[in-house]
Amino acid sequence: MPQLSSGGEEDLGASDEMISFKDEGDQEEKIQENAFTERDLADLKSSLVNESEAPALPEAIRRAQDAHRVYQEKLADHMEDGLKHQEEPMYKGSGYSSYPFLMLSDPYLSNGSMSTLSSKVPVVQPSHGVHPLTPLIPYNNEPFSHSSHSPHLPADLNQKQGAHRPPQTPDIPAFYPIPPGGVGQISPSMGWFTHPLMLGSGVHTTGIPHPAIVPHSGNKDMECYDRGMLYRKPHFEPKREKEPKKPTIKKPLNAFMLYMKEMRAKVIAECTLKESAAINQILGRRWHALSREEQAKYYELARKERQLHMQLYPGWSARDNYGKKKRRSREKHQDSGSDPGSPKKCRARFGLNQQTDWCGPCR
DNA sequence: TAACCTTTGAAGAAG
DNA sequence: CTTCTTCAAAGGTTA
Repeated sequence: MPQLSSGGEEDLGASDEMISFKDEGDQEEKIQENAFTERDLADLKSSLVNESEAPALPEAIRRAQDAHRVYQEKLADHMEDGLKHQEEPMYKGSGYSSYPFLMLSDPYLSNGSMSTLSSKVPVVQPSHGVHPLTPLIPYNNEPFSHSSHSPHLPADLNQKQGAHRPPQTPDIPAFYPIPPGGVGQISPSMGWFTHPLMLGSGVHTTGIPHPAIVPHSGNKDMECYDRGMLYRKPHFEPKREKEPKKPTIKKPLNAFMLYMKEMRAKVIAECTLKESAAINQILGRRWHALSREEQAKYYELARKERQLHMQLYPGWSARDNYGKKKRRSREKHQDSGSDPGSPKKCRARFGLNQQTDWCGPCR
């Protein structure tokens, strides 16, 4: 449970670790350097179009366009208010400064014109497949094309989610599974919801890519979804026809994960580190150094993520993904006699402070 | 090649 | 209710 609601304060403050960062501006530049250029966007769009160039636009997508337009209008209203409240420094100049997806051309609009909001939000385009909520999030990139030829629900998803879902309303059609309350309830912060172009991660039951959905892992063939951008391994398509992959609906990211997404690049740049384990340690420290207000923003984002996730996948449970990762470490711990638990717990138990060898800027 | 490492938080299971 | 476990991201490292 997010701690922000309980006025109780143990970790959130961590004021003794308060660190001021003087290079917020640099960060912006770095983000911009990594930014998604218009050319990239155009290429991306065209590639998507090409891949989905069925003679007639799939019905689901056409209907999605309409739904999306409606949603954008609602979103515009909401965002006008929302953005006014987001002038805190943290969001300024960071990837959070706005929701970059708003700047992207709407892939659902046949003319590729900017969405309704695009002119309102001066935003740096994130890199390919960036999470609009957390603009440094690279999504797994499933070409939008899949929506064209796989508009049908993955069997398991269909059964799971469709069973108890009310019939879709005409104006909110096959964009995503429609939550009982309709699209209007979905928080605008769930920007990725609006922008499959940026995601490419997974294809939702409607055939629209969704960041929370990734093809079943454990198969390197699918790595193109995960890390690569918009490419597909040559042998992938036939395999797919042969045996459709079951997409995995990922857990929504928690506050810290969202924070990591955003700050990782910054830490990497500052510390010239690449190893994620080290980066994450730094990020963990910085997380504790954040003020309550700063953390609260991430908790709020995470809460919205969970909210939307629940709306999109009502039947989904975190347990669904249990066992999909093979773990060896736990066995190691168990073998070692007494199970120390997670490293965090282990350090807590023995009063260890792992962060001892930090380079200056990385503290 | 796949798991590990490392972080925090959420959720589910177990006691 | 409390405690424990697993997964979420990421990418270099290791077995």
